[in-house]
Amino acid sequence: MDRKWVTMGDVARAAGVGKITVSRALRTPSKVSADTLEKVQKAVVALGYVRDETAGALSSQRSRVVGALVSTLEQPVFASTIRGLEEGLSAGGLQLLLGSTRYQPEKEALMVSTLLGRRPDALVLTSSDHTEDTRRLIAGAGLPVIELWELPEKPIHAAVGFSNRQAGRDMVHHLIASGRRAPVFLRTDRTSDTRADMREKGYLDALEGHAPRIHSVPPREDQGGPDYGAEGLAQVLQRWPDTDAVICVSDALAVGALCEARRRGIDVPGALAVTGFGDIDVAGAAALDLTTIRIDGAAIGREAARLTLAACDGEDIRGRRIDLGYQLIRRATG
Amino acid sequence: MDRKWVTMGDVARAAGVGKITVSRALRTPSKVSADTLEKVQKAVVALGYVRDETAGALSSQRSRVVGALVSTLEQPVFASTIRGLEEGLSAGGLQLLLGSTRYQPEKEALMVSTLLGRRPDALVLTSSDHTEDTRRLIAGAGLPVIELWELPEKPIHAAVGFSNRQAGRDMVHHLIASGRRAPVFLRTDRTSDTRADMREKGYLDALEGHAPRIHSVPPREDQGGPDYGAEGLAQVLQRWPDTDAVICVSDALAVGALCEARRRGIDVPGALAVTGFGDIDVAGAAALDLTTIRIDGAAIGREAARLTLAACDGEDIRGRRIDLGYQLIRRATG
DNA sequence: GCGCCTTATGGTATCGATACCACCACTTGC
DNA sequence: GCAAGTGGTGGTATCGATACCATAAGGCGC
Repeated sequence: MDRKWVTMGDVARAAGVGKITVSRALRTPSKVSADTLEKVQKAVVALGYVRDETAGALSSQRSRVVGALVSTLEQPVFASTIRGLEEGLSAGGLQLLLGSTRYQPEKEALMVSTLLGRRPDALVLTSSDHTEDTRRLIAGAGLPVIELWELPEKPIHAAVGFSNRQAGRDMVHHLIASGRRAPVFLRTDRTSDTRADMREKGYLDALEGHAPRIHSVPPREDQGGPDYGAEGLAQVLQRWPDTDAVICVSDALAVGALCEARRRGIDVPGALAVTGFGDIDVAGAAALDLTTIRIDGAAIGREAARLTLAACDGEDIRGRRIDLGYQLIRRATG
Repeated sequence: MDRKWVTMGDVARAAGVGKITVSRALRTPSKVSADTLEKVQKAVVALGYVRDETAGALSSQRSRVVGALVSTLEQPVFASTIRGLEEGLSAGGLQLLLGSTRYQPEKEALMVSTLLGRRPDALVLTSSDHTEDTRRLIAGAGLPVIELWELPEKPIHAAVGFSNRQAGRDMVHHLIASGRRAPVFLRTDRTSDTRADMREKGYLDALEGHAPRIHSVPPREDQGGPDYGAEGLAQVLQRWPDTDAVICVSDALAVGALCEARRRGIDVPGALAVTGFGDIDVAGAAALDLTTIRIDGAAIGREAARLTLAACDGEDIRGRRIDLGYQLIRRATG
C-alpha cells in the first residue's frame, strides 16, 4: 500500500532549478520569473507533486489549519455556519479541522488540547463556557480565538454572534403582545449550554409580571432532537395545563412539540403557540410553518472566516464583538 | 499574540532524561520504566507541554489524521455518520479532517489534493463518482480509501454501505403492493449524485410494467432542502395529475413534498403516498410521520472507523465490501 | 565607469519529533 | 564463568519544506 511521495527536491531536479525556487513558485509565484514558473508548473504536473504541508508547517511555524469546535454536529444548527466558515477559510488558503464537543466543557478541553497538537493558526469555538484547563491551554498557545453564536461580555479574544438574551426577550414580548398569558420556556437540561441559558434569561427579563414557567427535559444520548420536544410538551401540559404558549429553546425541540400538540388535537396557534430558535430549513416547511428566530448561520461563519484571516495576517482582533443580529419570523404557530 | 511552544527537549531537561525517552513515555508508555514515566508526566504537566504533531507526522511519516469528504454538510444526512466516524477514530488516536464536496466531482478532486497535502493516513469518501484526477491522486498517494453509503461493484479499496438500488426497488414494491398504480420518482438534478442514480435505477427495476415517471428538480445554490420537495411536487402534479405516490430521493425532499401536499388539501396517504430516504430525525415526528428507508448512519461511520484503524495497523482492506443494509419504515404517509 | 538598487536564484541551517542503532546493566541458561 | 538475551536509555540522522543570508545579473543615474 505504500508509495514514496514526490518531494520538492524531485520537482526542482526535473525543472532544473533549486528547490527553494520551487517553494517560491508555488507559494509566492510573483517572486519568480515567468519562465521558471512555467518550468516548475510543468514539472509539478508531470510528477504529480503534492506539497507536504506537515513539513511546511514545521518549518514555517504556520500550519494553515484552523481548528473549529462546534457544540453539536448531530443537529443541523451549525451546518450553515460550518459551510460559511469553510468557504471563507479555503478561499484564504486555510483548512478546517473540525470537532464536536457535544455540549461538554470537559470534552472541549480534551479536543482543544488535541487540536493544539496540530499547531493551528487560529481556533473557532461555538461556546462560551470553558473550563480552566481550556483557558490555560489557549492562553499558553497564544493563538487567536473566535467565539461564535454568542456575544460574551468579555470574549477570550473576539466573538461573532448575536444577543441570545435579547432574542429571548423579543420572543416573549411578541407572544405577550399577541395576547398570551402563560408562556412556558422549554429547554433541554444540558449543563453547559450557555446559549440556552441566555435565552432563558431573556425569557425571565421579559415576563412583565407573568409567572415564570421553565421546564427542562433531561437529555439522553442523542440530546436535543425533536423527540425531546414531544416529550417536553407532554410534561409541560401535565405540569401547567393552562399553558398557552411554548417557547422552545431550539427549532428541533419546537418541531417535536408542535407535532405532539397536533397529535393531541390541540389547536395551534388558537389554544397554544409554539415557537423555536434557529429557523432550520424544515421549520419553514408548510406543514410546520413554525414561528421562530432566524439566525443567519452562514453569515456568522463567513464573518468568522474574515476575522480569522485578518488575525492570521497579524491584525490584532482582541476585543472585537461583531453583532449580526437575528430576525423574528412570524409564521402560523404563534 | 505569539508565544514559544514548549518542546520535547524542554520536557526532557526538566525531567532529567533524554528527549527520546520523553517521546516513548508519551507514545508507548509500556516501554519506559514506571518512575521515569512519572518524572516525565510531572514535567509535562508542570510545563503545559502539548506535543507538536506536525513534527511527529513529518518524522514518522504517519500523520494520525484521516481525511473525510462528505457530499454535503448542509443537509443532516451524514451527520450521524460523521459522529460515528469521529468517535471511532478518536478512540484509536486518529483525528478527522473534514471537507464537503457539495456533490461536485471537481470540488472533490480539489479537496482530495488539498487533503493529501496533510499526508493523511487514510481517506474516507461519501461518493463513488470520482474524476480521473481524483483517481490518479489517490493511486499516487498509496493510502487506504474507504467509500461510504454505497457499495460499488469495484470499490477503490473498501466500502461500507448498503444497496441504494435494492432500497429503491423495495420502496416501489412496497407501494405497488399497497395498491399504488402511478408512482413517481422525485429527485434533484445533481450531476453526480450516484446514490440518487442507484435509487432511481432501483425504481426502474421494480416498476413491473407501470410507466416510469421520473421528475428532476433543477438544483440551485442550497441544493436539496425541503423547498425543492414542495416545488417538485407542484411540478409533478402538473405533469402527471393522476400521480398516487411520490418516492422522494431524500427525506428532505419528502418533507417538502408532504407539506406541499397537505397545503393543497391532498389526502395523504389516501390520495397520495409520500416516501423518503434516510430517516432523518424530523421524519419520524408526528406531524410528518414519514414512510422512509432507515439507514443507520452512525453504524456506517463506526464501521468505517474500524476499517480505517485496521488499515492503519497494516491490514490489507482491499476488496472489502461491508453491507450494513437498511430498513423500510412504514409510517403514516404510505 | 562606478556605485547602488532591484530582481531572480541558490545554499544552508532550521523547525520538533521519531527511527535506527548503540550501549549499558542485568538476568538467564548451560 | 561466559555467551546470549532483555529491558531501559541515549545519540544522531532524518523527514520535507521554508527562513535567512548570500550571490549574481541587470538597470539606472551621475
